[in-house]
Amino acid sequence: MRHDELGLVRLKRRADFLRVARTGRRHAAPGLVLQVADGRAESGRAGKGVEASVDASVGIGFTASKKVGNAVARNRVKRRLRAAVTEVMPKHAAPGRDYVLIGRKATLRRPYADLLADLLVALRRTKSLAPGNGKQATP
RNA sequence: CCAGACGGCUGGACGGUCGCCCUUGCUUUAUUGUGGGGGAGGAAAGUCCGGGCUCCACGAAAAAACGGUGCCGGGUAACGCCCGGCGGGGGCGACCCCAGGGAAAGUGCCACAGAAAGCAAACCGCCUGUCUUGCGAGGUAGGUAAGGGUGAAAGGGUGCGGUAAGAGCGCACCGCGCGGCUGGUAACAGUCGUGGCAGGGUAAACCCCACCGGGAGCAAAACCGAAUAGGGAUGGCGUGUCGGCGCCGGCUUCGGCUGGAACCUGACAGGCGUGUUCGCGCCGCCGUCCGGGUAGGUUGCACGAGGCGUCCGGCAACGGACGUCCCAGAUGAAUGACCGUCCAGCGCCGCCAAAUAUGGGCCGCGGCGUGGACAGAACCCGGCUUACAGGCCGUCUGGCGCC
RNA sequence: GCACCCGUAGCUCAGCUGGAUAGAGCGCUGCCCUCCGAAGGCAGAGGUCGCACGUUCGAAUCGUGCCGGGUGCG
Repeated sequence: MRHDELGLVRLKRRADFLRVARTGRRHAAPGLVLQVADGRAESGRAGKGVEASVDASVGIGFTASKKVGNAVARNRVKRRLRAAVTEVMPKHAAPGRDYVLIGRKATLRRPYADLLADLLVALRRTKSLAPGNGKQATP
């Protein structure tokens, strides 16, 4: 995976999403829904042998159901969420956890600044803000 | 200028910050770093047809069944697609629409109404003969289908002749059937003769005829291949009884008898679970190897019925020759996120000219706001269908005005 | 990627094969019954038959194309 310096790893397996949905905490913001699960998924780890950075990495998954709209709308929702994640998560997300972001209908038209704020609020409400940078919220 | 018909093209532009996928040069232990190049559509959609490709089946079959197609000719790899024509219908017109084979092979159906709904017949009628008669009419034997009425549809239509009344009974025109001739590759059209009307509609009812179709689908298919469970082979360890081979001890008439321990081998037992019974199922532990094969990965996978240009043939669809180009390859699925400026468009406000006032409006100018349709490749092509803010171009038709 | 199914009253469904009246139950409204309510009885309202085009004298029904919802297989 390319995200090594950021510590971000994409979740790609259905089992990972199900694990986060079953065991995790969730918070619904106007622009998105965040689910957090403690611990990293087995299949998402960056290789079995590598040991040091495993626990510090952050798993990220995106979901947009058919309720959001057609394929164009779903893809656009996931792209906006991905852009928001690369901006926020490396600095503010607690490491060693899996996060799943669920797109909503409002994600499509919500202003980008509000979307970033939604993500920070969701992190705080799920007690997943990184301890060091918790205070300095929006950049 | 207005209204309309048809065909085609396009479907935001530029810049900044941060990113994604593929490919390639150099570099690196390393897809680590860095530079170059490329990166959605006309419908990528719906999945309605036709192919390529792969596997399965098979006799290069054929037939049945089932499904589909259905005027003629051409195009094409093929098609249910396209082009040209024919016939029918609509429109003043440009033009548009049509599942458009067969109803004299057979079966079914045609409600209600009506006498009768398909072999023809006759309810009210009309006419003739005859009988009765109270002179109004009625009965009866026939002729008839013009008129009435019902219906979506009543066994050609209109007119004239004709007749007791009528009737293709006769004639003219129209329609229809049959036969010939002419034109056309053909569908078909025209024309001549003839028949005297026979054959109602429905095949998007069954059906008949002609033609087409083997099945599945890139999650096809090929290769590599963990972990776990299970399968096979093999080695070691392991419970009881009995038999067998060999070993040891005792006795011996040397033929045997008897006792013992471990191991090999065969058979049976046994144990556990379930069940009322019959019965059924399972049989241990460790190691090595093998095959099938899952997750996962690689290939398939992008040079193709390919794009563009010129010329030639053809009314056209399209075909041919030459030149030139390489043009997406993702897989929780890349091709973007955010911001600024502009350009169309839309809305509001303001300005403006003639001899004046009031009101309204077009073009133009200025300001502010708003603001970019439908939609995302998933093996690949050819079509069809559906969605689509707007903008542009060409050809043509009708109307108005001017020269 | 395939293979199918269903859209009819507010809800659940019949009617479609085989064409001609659009129906049933629950619900709703009014009246009766009761001191009041429930139950019961009587009466009534309520329908683009998903949409469009076509075939037919006639379409909920037949044909074609769309729209929406759902199911199964790999």
